[in-house]
Amino acid sequence: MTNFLPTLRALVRTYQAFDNFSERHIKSLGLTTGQFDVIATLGNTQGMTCGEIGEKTLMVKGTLTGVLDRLEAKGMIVRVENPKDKRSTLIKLTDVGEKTFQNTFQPHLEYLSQVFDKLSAKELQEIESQLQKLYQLF
Amino acid sequence: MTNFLPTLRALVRTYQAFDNFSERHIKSLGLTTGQFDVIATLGNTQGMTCGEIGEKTLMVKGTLTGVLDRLEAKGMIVRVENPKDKRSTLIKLTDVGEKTFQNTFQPHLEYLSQVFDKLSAKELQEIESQLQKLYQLF
DNA sequence: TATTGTTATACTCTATAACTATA
DNA sequence: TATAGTTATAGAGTATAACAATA
Repeated sequence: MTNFLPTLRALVRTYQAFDNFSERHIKSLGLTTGQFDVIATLGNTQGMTCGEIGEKTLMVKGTLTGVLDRLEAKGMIVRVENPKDKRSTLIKLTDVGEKTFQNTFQPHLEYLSQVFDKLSAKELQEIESQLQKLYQLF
Repeated sequence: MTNFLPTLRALVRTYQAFDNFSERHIKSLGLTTGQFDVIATLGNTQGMTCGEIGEKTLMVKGTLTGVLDRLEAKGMIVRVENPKDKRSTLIKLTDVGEKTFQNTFQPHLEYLSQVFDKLSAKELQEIESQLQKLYQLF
């Protein structure tokens, strides 16, 4: 058993530092992580079914229903009947939701870029390729 | 703004893959992540105050009280008065808790090593150093 | 006055399973 | 029979603030 603990700790604490940094900003925008993920997923699309959103955001359907309820209560999404399959529902951003997307997604990327822009394209590429190597093991 | 999204996605999905893999095992051992973290933190120590545990596990004190309550209910920890400071409490593993530590910590490392052992020491070192680079930015 | 840990409150996510309405 | 989404339930972490005991 090689000593993988330092690598493991580096992964965990790097992710946590990122998550912390990212979440603080998202909350300041008035959204939870789950809500932001849904808004970001729906942005620039014509709408999606719950199943599709669940796949992208890795939320199970029970959780997603709750997140969608809260977004609907805020007037950011609507549920409309899916003409192709009456069992399913299409989720779309409302104008308010669209505005929220514009006001959060791009600013959030810019917020994150404060950090990532300290690295060169080459460095980013190296980090990515090392992470890929690790990812592929799981 | 350089395109850091691929690097970001690699970080997030690698961590999620790890977390998923790790948590599945911890749950199969009958613990939540928070409970396991506390047990792992207390293992091989003479006990710690809540404050110290909170620092190591990154839990806020309100959360920690709940986690400790559940571990106490399982008979895995005890709260004893701290002779050095009567405001604070020392948390210690009971025999049951010690046994749980033995039965989970090492096995969990071995479970994780299934994955990490596919990499050479040099590869692990490279991944770690790239993660460090990223970590330092936050 | 400041700190330690508990309590209380309210929210969100998770997991699971049962349920409905369609397919 | 199978699938899409909702509902119900129970559990756990999060954040915040108020509080008692002690420093």
